[in-house]
Amino acid sequence: MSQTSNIQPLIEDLAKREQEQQIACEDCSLYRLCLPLGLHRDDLLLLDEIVMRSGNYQAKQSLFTATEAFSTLFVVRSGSFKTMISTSNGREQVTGFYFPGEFVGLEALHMPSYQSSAVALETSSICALPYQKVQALGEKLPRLQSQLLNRLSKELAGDKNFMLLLGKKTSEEKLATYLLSLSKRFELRGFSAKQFVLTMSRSDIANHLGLAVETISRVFTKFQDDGLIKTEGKVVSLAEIERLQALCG
Amino acid sequence: MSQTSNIQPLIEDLAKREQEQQIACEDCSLYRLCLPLGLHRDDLLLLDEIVMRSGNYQAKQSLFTATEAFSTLFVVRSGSFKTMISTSNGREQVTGFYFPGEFVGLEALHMPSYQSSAVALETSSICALPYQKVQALGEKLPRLQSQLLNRLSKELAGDKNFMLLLGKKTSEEKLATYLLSLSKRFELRGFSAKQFVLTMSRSDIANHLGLAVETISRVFTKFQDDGLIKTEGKVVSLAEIERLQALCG
DNA sequence: TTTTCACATTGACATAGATCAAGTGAACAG
DNA sequence: CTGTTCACTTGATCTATGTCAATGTGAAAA
Repeated sequence: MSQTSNIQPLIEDLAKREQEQQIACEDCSLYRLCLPLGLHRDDLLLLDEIVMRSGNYQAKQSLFTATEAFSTLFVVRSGSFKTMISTSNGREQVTGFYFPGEFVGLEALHMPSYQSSAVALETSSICALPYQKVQALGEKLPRLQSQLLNRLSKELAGDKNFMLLLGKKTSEEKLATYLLSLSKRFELRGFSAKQFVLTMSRSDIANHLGLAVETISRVFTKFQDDGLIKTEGKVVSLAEIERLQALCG
Repeated sequence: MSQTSNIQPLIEDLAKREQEQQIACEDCSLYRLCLPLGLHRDDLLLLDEIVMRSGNYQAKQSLFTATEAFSTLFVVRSGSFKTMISTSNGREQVTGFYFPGEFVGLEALHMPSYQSSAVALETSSICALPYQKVQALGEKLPRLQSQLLNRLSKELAGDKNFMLLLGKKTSEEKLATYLLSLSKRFELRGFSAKQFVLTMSRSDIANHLGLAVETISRVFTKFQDDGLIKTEGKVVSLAEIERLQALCG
């Protein structure tokens, strides 16, 4: 009896969360950032039908792995993810970080398997789009395809830019560029451009930027000593965005 | 009179070349590699109508520049191109090389301007697809859109892999990976996988792989000393593909 | 043919960033 | 509360690759 009453609020909470997850695309706060933009109301309802709003992922939980058969596109709903690929001898490269409204797994849609793996960086949730259904719907809604094309193209452009960073920038330029890129993405999502939480570890950042953890740590301290940023563990404040921009190369 | 007879064969040659350039998609030798794959015969004719088979580009001639307004997708018909992006302070990164049947400029289709620039590496020709027309046609032919999506996704996957190269591989692993990647692409085009011409300069290769020209030069000599490859200027022969593969990391 | 010029190679030396090693502090299990 | 662990920082050293300088080479120009 007392046990039942203890559990009751938890059940209600769960139901409420469940309900929140069932929110329709047209009501989703990510509307502006996610796929639907450019779709008509009727189209949206169709899209809505194929979207599976999946449960939560805990930190370090895998969304998909490199060898797994590709079937589903994912959009981050809340939280964040990282993607990685590996050499045959086990070295890994963090290929990207993904925030709410961003697609994960786009590079796989022409292949039988995801080639990279994706892992949650914190408690996160996603929308899953079975790609077969997306394709079928795409036959009816050319706008949906166009939107997908735009998404892919945008990610491609980002990656080309990232090649410039990996190939030609110094450690300081790399970190400055990275922090400002995060800043812009948070701002776009309605968060502060000046202060945010790094949900990824220093070593994830280092790996992504093609540097050693120690180097990242040193550059963080240098930036702090120079008054460019302030860090308190995972929280970063950008004190002088303009000077940071000048540092990007 | 004698002048006329001298010019006559040239005119005929030109006409013939002109005609070759007008070859329809369905008869093009790149059919298998290019966009049309998966399109029906009727669809092909529609696609054919919007394709502009453009004249030749000489080595070093620009296909588009970073600031130029985006309007057209390009497919290499013959020859080869490189694409580059630059930092504000003028450093450049070669982001890719493009061979017959490959799309150039996909990363721009969501933007007002090409963000990168493309330059011919040798005498080359292209098919130009005005993107507005592609979009319009895409409304009627969902398969066309799907094909484009596949193209983009493929390039994206390639770029993610390239991040692994830039971020985590040694100079030797980089060059070995690069040579084998070229080899596969040439083989796919019906050329020898073992012997081919490097249409790009050593310094283009170095830049692309995030290395100095001198390093590339040294690794080439090392590979040659080790009996892995033979080079004669721009011509490379891969003598021991398996050992090269083992070197890729 | 000779000249030229961009490209390529080779050697000597410099350095950004990696690696190794040690220490700190916060989170977490027992 | 205490020990263990993991993420992060800091310092000392090492090294892969960059930079600088000189020389070689082959194709186009003269």
